[in-house]
Amino acid sequence: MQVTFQTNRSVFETCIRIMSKGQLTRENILAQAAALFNTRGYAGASLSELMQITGLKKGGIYNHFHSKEEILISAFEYSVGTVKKILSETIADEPTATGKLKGIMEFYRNFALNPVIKGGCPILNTIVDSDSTNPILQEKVKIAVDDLVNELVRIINYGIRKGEFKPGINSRDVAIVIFTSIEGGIAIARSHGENRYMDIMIDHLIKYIDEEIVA
Amino acid sequence: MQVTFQTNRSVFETCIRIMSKGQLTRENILAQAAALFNTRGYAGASLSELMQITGLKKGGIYNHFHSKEEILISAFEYSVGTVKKILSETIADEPTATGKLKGIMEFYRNFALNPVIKGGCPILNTIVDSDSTNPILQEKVKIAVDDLVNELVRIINYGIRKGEFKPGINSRDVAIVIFTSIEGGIAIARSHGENRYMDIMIDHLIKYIDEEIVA
DNA sequence: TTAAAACCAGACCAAACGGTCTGCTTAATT
DNA sequence: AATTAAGCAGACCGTTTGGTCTGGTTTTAA
Repeated sequence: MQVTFQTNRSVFETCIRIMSKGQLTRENILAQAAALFNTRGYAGASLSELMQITGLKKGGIYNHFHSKEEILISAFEYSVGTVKKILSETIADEPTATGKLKGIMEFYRNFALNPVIKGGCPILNTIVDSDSTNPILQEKVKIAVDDLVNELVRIINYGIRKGEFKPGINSRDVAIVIFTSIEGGIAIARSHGENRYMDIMIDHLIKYIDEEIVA
Repeated sequence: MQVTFQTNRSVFETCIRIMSKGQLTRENILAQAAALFNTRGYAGASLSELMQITGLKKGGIYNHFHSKEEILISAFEYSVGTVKKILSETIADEPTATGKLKGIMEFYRNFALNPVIKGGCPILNTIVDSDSTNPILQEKVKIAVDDLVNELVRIINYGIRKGEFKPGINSRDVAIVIFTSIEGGIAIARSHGENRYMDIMIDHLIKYIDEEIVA
């Protein structure tokens, strides 16, 4: 069996046997659309370009989705799911809360210029892109932010429970500071195309964790 | 003389006597376009909508600009100029470096949900919007970031010289941390439509300044 | 006041947009 | 192997896009 389109190999190989042809092309559309919307934005991305990069024609795409907006929503969920999956895999083996936090720091250190989804951070991009234009997506991105913040909260609470972190800290506030700083770092680093800015931000966060969070 | 279109009153009143009619409408186009592009993005904003909000027809707009992209570039410079002007006015009366820094903090505290230009921070939005799509604008936004960072650097260096701040700090790194954190805060606060997130970030920065920067 | 220049409305254009639908082809089911 | 269902190509549609140009109107300068 020959596969002409390109996609994430590992995902592909694990799915090839349990997915039908239709499900496979659907996944391919999502993978390409995720990158497309993440680089061009919703309005800036056209179906004709999606047709090009997927190798499909209109009929092929609209057989799986009803509208461009439906592709957008699904692609965003695909993007967030992919990022979250890789992120949790990255820190899964870290036994300590400190290790997990620093694992996240190192994950995001290269994220700005080498993002999981081409075009940058899908959350940041979607915040800006959907702002005042797409309430549905705005709700989705809100949930995505909360999910990642809550993940941080869980780690921090775990650290407090284990005695790694100071007992008095507000775990939610700390989580928000960390996540927000990372997103800002991604933005500025991408604006210059230099990872230097992200390094400064990540190093600052590590210092912050060591001095303010770790007991 | 009757003025049908709306714009910044103070700017308007200072300009009304020294500007010709053409220059006045040009300024009006820029003010409206700045808000429009800042909310919808370049691709998401159409000339027809710009025509509506300016009250002009195609001929009226294209008499002052040659293309949509030219409007975009000029509108971005208008936006950045306006923000920088108001920001510098805000901190002009602060005599100390600490006062200036904290003045900037308070300026940005309400900036996320009550931005100078409707739609959020034009720099952040343009970073995302122009990313991988508009090299010219990308260069402009780079300069805008550098300008604001350099402004912070000057203040910090001034603080060091005056003995307000610790002499050992890297003023550029500190400036980048501050600016980047603010931009991140704007993004996350806008994603939720709650200033709470910005408050957390600003309070964190103030604490950071007091503990790490102030001598 | 008059001539020149600037300003702007509005018709017009080709191209691209998102979306629909018919019918052929391929894959899945029995 | 046969039948059904799913997948997909490609023509087609109305609408909107950014952009041009002509001609009339209003400012501005002389």
